[in-house]
Amino acid sequence: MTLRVHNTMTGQTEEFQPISGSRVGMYVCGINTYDDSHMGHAKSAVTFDVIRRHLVRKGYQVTYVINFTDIEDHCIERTIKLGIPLDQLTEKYIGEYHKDMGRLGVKRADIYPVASHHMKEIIGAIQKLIDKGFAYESGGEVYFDVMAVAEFGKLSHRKKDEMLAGARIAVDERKRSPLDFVLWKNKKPGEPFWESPWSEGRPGWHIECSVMSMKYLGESFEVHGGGSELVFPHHENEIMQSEALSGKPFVKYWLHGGLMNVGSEKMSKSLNNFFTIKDVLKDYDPMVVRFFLLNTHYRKPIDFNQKALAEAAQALGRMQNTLDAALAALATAPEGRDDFGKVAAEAVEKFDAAMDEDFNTRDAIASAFEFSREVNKYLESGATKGGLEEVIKAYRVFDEILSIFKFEKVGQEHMLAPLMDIIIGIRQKARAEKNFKLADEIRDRLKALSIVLEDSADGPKWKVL
RNA sequence: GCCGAGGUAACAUAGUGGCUAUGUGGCGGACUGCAGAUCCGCAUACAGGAGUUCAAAUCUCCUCCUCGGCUCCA
Repeated sequence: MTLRVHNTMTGQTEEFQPISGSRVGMYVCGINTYDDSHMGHAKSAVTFDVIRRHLVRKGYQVTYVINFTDIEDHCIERTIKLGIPLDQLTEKYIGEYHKDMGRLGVKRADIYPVASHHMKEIIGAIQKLIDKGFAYESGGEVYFDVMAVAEFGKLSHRKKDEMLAGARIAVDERKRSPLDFVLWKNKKPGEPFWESPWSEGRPGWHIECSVMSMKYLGESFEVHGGGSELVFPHHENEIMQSEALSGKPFVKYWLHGGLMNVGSEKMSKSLNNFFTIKDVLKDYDPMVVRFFLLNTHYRKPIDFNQKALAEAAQALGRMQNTLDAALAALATAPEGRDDFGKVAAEAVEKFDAAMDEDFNTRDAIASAFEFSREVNKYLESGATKGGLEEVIKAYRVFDEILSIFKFEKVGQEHMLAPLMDIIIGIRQKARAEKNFKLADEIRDRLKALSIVLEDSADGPKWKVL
């Protein structure tokens, strides 16, 4: 099966083919390290986590890089306001990021470069751009000379003259052209700064990504990702800089995720309509949040609201119930095999095919739901050990990508198990004596403790919500 | 204004020339002491208009509407 990916550069869904061999370099724009991450950041992290997982499943050797931007207006503002060194702020929010994303089942990237730790390389790159005639100094600042490059707007499909005609570009007399963007900025009083040949100051926003991605992945690499709001100007400028530096094509596939909306408006810090990951995880299981994020194709926007999360909880619970039942049945099922393995293999095939079509997690999840229904029927019709093992194996494949299932009872449930055996024993006695009032009371009181008790054909089952 | 992504049943999402979708919710049935879980069934779809085609939700054109980008942003 061949993997197809939607490339922003061409606007097409294309067959995925690494530049050479089976190595894949993947760079994704991470966060600015001045505050807790919100659900929009979670969407991005989970999206590219899944993309990375699927590339690995396809057998590619992926080197995954996510950067942290710590030299930027908000970070500088925050470090001044709190009166702490930039490094300390950076470290704190990198830690928080890893904590939050870790809870959401996001696997660690291979490398997490930090902008302020690459100052030497950044300054070197700017100097090289000046030497090659792609940048110029003006009053202690350095600008990229957009008119010096032949290709403009490759990614965002814009033309220079159209951009110049656009009304929203601020004029700055230090720039030769309004389209030029800053590579090195003068410091302002009280701001952290670095020494450079041009002034005491700091780099512009775009150059760090060019420098760090090429440092760790080479001058040309396969995948560059981020939220769709980064297409212009950030990624567009990255391409111009990088290709001006190397003289080679920068990135083969540009992948952009849809944004998180709140009531059809973009979730963002500046609109102050954001929900932090920490806040959301107070009310919802991390796996539910992850499911919620993956239940829409990554390139589409998702509207964040309580109803959608509650629905996600219900829907994921349905599949988890099936998995729980299959795991429980495994202990008591008769030895032997049957041909349910075929159904499981087909489900996995369908799942993989969906993932191969531009990482269509929504479609992949649909096939997992269909499979769950088949498994429920199979469980009722008398499953064998061999068949159930195939079932569990299929869920493990789904989870390799989605990472939304629980295969083992958590510690708390282990502790409760002997106690629950006693309570259930008493209740079963009451039921046998048709003392339903007592039986129902036990069930209700357990429910008040978030322990759900359900009678089934195979006897009572319980779980902690 | 320019560039991009969209408008699918009550709601949320897939699909993208013939196969009628997945979940949530609703209704009916099976099972159950009841509840729940599960299974089976039912209803409600492709923004509007024109065109191409034996055949259009899917292709073409036009219109309307939504969102994003053009400024810090995942």
